[in-house]
Amino acid sequence: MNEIDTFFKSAFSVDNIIFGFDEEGLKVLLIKRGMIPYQDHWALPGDLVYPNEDLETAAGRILEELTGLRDVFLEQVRAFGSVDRHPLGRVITVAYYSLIRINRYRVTPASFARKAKWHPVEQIKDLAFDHNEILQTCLDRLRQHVRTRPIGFELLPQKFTLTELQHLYESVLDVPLDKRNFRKKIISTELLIDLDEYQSNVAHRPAKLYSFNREKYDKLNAEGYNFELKEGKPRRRNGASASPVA
Amino acid sequence: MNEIDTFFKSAFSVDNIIFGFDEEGLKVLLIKRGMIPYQDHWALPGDLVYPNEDLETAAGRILEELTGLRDVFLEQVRAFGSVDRHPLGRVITVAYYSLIRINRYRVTPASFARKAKWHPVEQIKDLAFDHNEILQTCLDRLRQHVRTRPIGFELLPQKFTLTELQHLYESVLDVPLDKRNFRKKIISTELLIDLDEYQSNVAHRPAKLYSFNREKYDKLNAEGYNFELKEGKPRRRNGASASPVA
DNA sequence: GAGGAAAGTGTAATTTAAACACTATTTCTG
DNA sequence: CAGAAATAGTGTTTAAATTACACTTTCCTC
Repeated sequence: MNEIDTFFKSAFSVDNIIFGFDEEGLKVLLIKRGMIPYQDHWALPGDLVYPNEDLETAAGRILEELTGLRDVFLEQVRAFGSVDRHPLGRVITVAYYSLIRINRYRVTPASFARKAKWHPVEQIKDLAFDHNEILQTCLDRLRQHVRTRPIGFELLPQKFTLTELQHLYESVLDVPLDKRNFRKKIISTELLIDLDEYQSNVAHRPAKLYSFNREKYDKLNAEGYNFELKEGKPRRRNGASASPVA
Repeated sequence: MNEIDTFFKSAFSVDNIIFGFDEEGLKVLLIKRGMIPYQDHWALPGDLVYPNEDLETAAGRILEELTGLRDVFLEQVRAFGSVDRHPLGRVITVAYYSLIRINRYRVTPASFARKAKWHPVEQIKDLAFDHNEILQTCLDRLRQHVRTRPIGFELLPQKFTLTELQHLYESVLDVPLDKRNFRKKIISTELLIDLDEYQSNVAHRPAKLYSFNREKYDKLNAEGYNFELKEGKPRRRNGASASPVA
């Protein structure tokens, strides 16, 4: 019998912060808990990690159980392990965030959830456990990532307009961006493919459609590339706190 | 009996990547393992987390056991939890990195280590477990942090010269920096206190000594401040891999 | 007092970011 | 079918930040 067998009982879980984006802005998929503790509270989808399951596999499983989606952007943020974070025992949880195209989402609430629903990020409060803290940490991380890597595309349909892309950045970063400067900057990365297609059935001049050039990005990336969006000073509003250091 | 009690046996540990810096460059404190598995291999200092211990507390404990130091810069990087990362059972480990002033280090190897020794970062290989991967991840994180927050000071003595500071950045980031531009940039942050003291007993013109103005930084930080070092393109050398996206 | 060693200092050229307003194209309505 | 409504799309000027670059100063040693 080794030191680990004899140590103590504990468990680990993963929680998955699933981000989506639509006309209304940035959203997070939450579940209404069907069991104690925190029955009937909104919570981040999560589960205990199976004995033979890697952490990332567990996070992917939760995502798939809930949305039916696979092969989605998924990244670890960090572990949360306060002694008293779970009322029933010592549970360390590892937080992941994922980015999905909200229109691909199918409602298939897993057994552990009574109900799953998209919530606008700025309206979320009073989550179960320490999930408010976890969400805030993941949101900060998403903001950091979105400025330094071209991951915003993960939240948009394959074909999108520059205005949609701009709204995405404005919504995630919570900053206003200048249309002309934004376009200049994005176009200058040469990471967009101009599809030479246009919107149809819109009551205004139709916008051009673009898609993200992943092959080119991967190539640049391998050579050591730095995608960065600089513009955007924090919006100063009510009591909303921005992350102190970018 | 609840779901956690009945789930399965597992354990969690923390590993602490302790960075130090001296004239020779960036170093990491490693221990020579005194027990199986990986007996006699160099490893990151770490330990199982006690039942009533927060993760960060555990990381601080390991640091103190090994160095005698408290109140040190310590930050979580992420969890590593591959199913087979530990040959004796399922152990998830949470990696922390800390920054210490190497000259404050006292050799007080904890019971779990036969021997502790500083290793220059670029010479480290063949560590126990998945510690090479953990180290690489933490090093990438340190490089990212050091560009965007004034944490470099944690590795230097209270009083330091601008040249020492420049060498620190060059060593951590593995880039050459221009002396005049570096000084301009650092001075322009107004985060250094000019002590109006000089080196003595050096065989050349003595350099001015500075210290870091933490009060001022904390104040700026509270207002939403962004410390950033831009200069420095990756050095292209042998096979050294830089993190692909900054 | 000459040589060695690192400290310290400024400017010009280039690049990047920021501010800013009008025209074009489509649908809808009357 | 003409005009209004709605959003797309487009360039220039100014300011700020970054880069490249070389010589003089000061202290110690021999």
